[in-house]
Amino acid sequence: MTDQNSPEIADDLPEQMRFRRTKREAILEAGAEPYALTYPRTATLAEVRAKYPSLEVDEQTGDMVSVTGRVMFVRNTGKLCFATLQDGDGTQLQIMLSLDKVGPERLDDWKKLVDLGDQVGVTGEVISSKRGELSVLAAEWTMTSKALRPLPVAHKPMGEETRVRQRYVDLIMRPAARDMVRNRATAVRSLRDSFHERGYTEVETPMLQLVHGGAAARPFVTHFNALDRDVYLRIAPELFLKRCVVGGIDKVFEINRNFRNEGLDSSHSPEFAMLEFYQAYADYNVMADLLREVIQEAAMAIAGSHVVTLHDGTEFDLGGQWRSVTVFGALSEALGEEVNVNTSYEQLVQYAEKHDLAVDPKWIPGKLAEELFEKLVQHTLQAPTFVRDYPEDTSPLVRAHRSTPGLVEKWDLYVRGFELGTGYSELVDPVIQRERFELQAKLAQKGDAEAMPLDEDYLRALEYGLAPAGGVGMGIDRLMMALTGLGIRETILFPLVRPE
RNA sequence: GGGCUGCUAGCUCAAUGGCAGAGCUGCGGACUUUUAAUCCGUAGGUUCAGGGUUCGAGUCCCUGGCGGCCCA
Repeated sequence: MTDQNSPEIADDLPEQMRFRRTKREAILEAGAEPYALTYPRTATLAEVRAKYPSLEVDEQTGDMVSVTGRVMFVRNTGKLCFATLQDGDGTQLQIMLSLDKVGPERLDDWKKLVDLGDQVGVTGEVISSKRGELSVLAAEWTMTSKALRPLPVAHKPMGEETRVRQRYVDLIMRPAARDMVRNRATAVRSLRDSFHERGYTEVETPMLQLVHGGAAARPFVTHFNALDRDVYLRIAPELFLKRCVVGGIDKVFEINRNFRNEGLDSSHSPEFAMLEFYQAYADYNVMADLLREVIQEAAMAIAGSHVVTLHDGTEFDLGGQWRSVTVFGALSEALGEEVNVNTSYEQLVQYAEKHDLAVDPKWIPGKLAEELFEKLVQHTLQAPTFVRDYPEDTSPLVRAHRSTPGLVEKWDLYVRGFELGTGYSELVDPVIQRERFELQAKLAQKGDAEAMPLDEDYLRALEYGLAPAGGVGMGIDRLMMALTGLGIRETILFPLVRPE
């Protein structure tokens, strides 16, 4: 601590950061390394815990191990020091450093140089303390990575914003943050396994697209220098996956990122992971069953049950068959009046006014019906529910309903009041598809920024013949919300946030 | 987009318009069985930024930045 005024140590830093830099320099001046090349670890903290589940109080094993971890708590006494190390998986284990084992110099170094948050390696005997705590009694310790910033206080919850902006700190401090990362990995792996078991092929389709399509959303635009033209970040992979089915990849899926140039807040992320899958000779009924199965398998993978425990401790049942309602059936029930796809626009406007829904004059009748549904019914759909049979004019890529004119064979899956996924019987007739695109072009001309542009190459593909097919899209982030009860920002490791 | 609201020490938070504080963290010391160790001592501030009102602003007003909640 003698070189506190060393010119290398900026004096405008907060006091605690200056001290930590000073300690780093002290380690270097002593000829040691504050950032070790490596440490010859022989066991993780979890492995030590697993191997010695129940030592007696004050027991010695005679077994030497080398462990590593981040210092989370320190309890130093005069000649015997305790610290709690934490491993990457969150497992904690106590280490002890005694004067008679490490000697006066290294014990003194420990007390002078080690801060909360530092990473260390410790070699010593596995013992239990006089209070029965499983411990490694150090014969040697090594600084493996000196932390120059202090950790937040462990006993007060971090601010939400700091957690999002500095997720690495959140991961150190909060088991739930680590659980989310691993649960998400488990769920995604489960999805891949589910599809591979069913004979599906995973593909990767373009993220940079000359024509964007497959969803109603505003795209991000970027510039491709080699072509000297703007290209789009994809809003959905749908049209490319259907090209795959044209080519004979009869069961195809993709798990990848989509980008939508919309609002930025705690419930919307401009980039989000999406699962889409398509199956030849399937319809929307088959696809609904399949989506239910793969979600239930994901729940089983992370919770060991179709009943998942949400972060607030409540249980949520994803098991069994799921309820199915129709858009207009559920809307009629909520209104107390019979409405259907033939209900006039004027009548729908009256219902909207009656229920305090502000009508955007740009809305087409089908859109108005959907908005009414979202206002009146959506929040009531807590248990998993397939909402079926949407108006044709809002669904340009979906096949007409097999029995009811004006409707299409599309469902949305609602869970806990939000939309988790959507599935269709796909529109495969290239002539009707061209008409639908032309209708979208008219909407775009009227100023609908979300209208779909006409995709000639996609139509060309359809003209070679797309087998009858069902398709499904589901947001991975939303799946994690459904499985954990957390908000979307908690499900994304590094959500985009406004610059500090 | 509209309304409400927050931003103060490393972290979590206090402070009628009148000396900017606490706990933990940090630093110095004591302690060979601690578990958020304890005990003694001590340091740490551009109160988000800029402007205004006032004898005096963390506090009141205006503009901007970054959040949160509610509404559309």
